[in-house]
Amino acid sequence: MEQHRSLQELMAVRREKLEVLRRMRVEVFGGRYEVDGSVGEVVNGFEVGRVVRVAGRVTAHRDMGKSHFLDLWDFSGRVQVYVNEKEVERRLLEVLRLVDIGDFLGVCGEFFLTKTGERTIRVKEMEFLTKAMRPLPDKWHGVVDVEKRTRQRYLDLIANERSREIFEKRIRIVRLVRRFLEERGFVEVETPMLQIVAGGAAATPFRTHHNALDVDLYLRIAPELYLKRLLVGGMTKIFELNRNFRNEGISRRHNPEFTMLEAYWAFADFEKMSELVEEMICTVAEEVCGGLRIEHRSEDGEVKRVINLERPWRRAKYRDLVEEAVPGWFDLTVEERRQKALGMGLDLTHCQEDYEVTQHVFEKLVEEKIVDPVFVTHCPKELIPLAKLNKADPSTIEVYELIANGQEISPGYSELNDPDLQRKRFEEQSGGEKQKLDEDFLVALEYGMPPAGGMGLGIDRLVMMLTGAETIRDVIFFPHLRPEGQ
RNA sequence: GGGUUGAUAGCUCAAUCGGUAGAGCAGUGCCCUUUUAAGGCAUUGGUUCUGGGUUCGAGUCCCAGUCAACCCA
Repeated sequence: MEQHRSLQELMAVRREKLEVLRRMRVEVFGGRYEVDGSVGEVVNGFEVGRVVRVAGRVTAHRDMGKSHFLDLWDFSGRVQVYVNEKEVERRLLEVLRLVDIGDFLGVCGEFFLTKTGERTIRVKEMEFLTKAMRPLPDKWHGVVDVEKRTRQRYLDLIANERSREIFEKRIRIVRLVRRFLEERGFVEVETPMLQIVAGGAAATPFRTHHNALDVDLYLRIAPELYLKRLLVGGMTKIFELNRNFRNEGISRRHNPEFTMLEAYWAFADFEKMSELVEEMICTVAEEVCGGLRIEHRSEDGEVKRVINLERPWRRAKYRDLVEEAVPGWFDLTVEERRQKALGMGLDLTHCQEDYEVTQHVFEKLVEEKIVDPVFVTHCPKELIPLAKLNKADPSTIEVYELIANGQEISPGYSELNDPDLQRKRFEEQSGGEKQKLDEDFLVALEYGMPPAGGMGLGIDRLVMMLTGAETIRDVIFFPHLRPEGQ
């Protein structure tokens, strides 16, 4: 990469300017600079004649000979600054000649309106704050290359407005989710990321080792079993919003580390949790998207999908949805179901059990086709060992699976708190395999965990739904890519 | 893991049948006192992802590899 001569030449030009600036005793990589706020804040406080101090990256330089217009930019916005040769000291002009696009400047001056009505700062003083040694991407086309946009996210953020908007929304969504729960009396807690037994979900964990204790540890695949211990400990409304890790494939919807909200509410049940999540998502959507009709647009601005979040959201039984997609499905024998699924072109190589075949049909023919949110209830008990059985139909469990935008967004359970039944369900799930049980968790249950509702919410997927991002890597600052080989 | 497609200047993209690798922006020099994708004139810049092969000649064809995207598992 460093061998490209033309890049080296561009960098050499900047390095030379750096040397000239140093000879002029300019502190090129400056320090503290008092500003009146971010660029966006300062420009929003516009008032003709007001003297302001602001700092930012130079993203454009329109040189008119005796007058110059520069754009100063940061994540919050851009502001135009104006330098008139007659109005400033010669030294400032000498420094200005050495400013490249990409450099950081601090300026002080008075606000005025240009002929075309643009709010502009008439520069009196200017301070060099940082020189960019490398050229920035094209000011108009930005960075398009997907690989570059993720490996060098900072360039993507500088160059691409759409990307900035998505991450701005993500930041607001996370803040609003926290605020929503806190306003309802939930407290945020932190539980181990390094776990002796990776429990709370069925997934392959990342493995690591603690040297001092000489024990193998796993990065958590879910915080569930620790949060429940806190219910045992007397906490009644808790949540954790942080990263989970799963050592599995990377896809449009999967990143090895992803952000998950889990909340537990003592003496509630899955239905109460479904109402909570429904209200939470609507509250967030109204604030972030300005309404409950979420429009997903393609690059050229065309609406390609609308998600309607108007309440109440549909609630439907798992069995009915499968039956809707494949009439007569449950009248077939186990073998007939397998044949039928194969006949529909589904790959069943990873489906051993009958319920897995049905689940595969559910994922492909129901889940992926759902756009507006649906709470799927009465799921088969084999899918989730941590939820209470349905009293009226013990082959199903007291859960909801919230599906929207073609993917699972949030599960919620009436949490199983019978320690003997919990042990049995764990053992059934491991299916004879020597999967380790979290015995400490079972001990905690034996001390008594209050009945409770619990829910999870995939934050990355929520952000995808509310921003219309097509892939998870567009909503994670630094998604995982294979390192570039050398 | 399998299939398909892609990788050309700092960035965004061209290059017809295998025949001198080009443009815009950025950069450099000059002109210009309200521009905003500023403008005008001139100009620099290339290991065409890497390594082999075919050929008089390869960005283009073949083989292997790297990375990525999409689809499938």
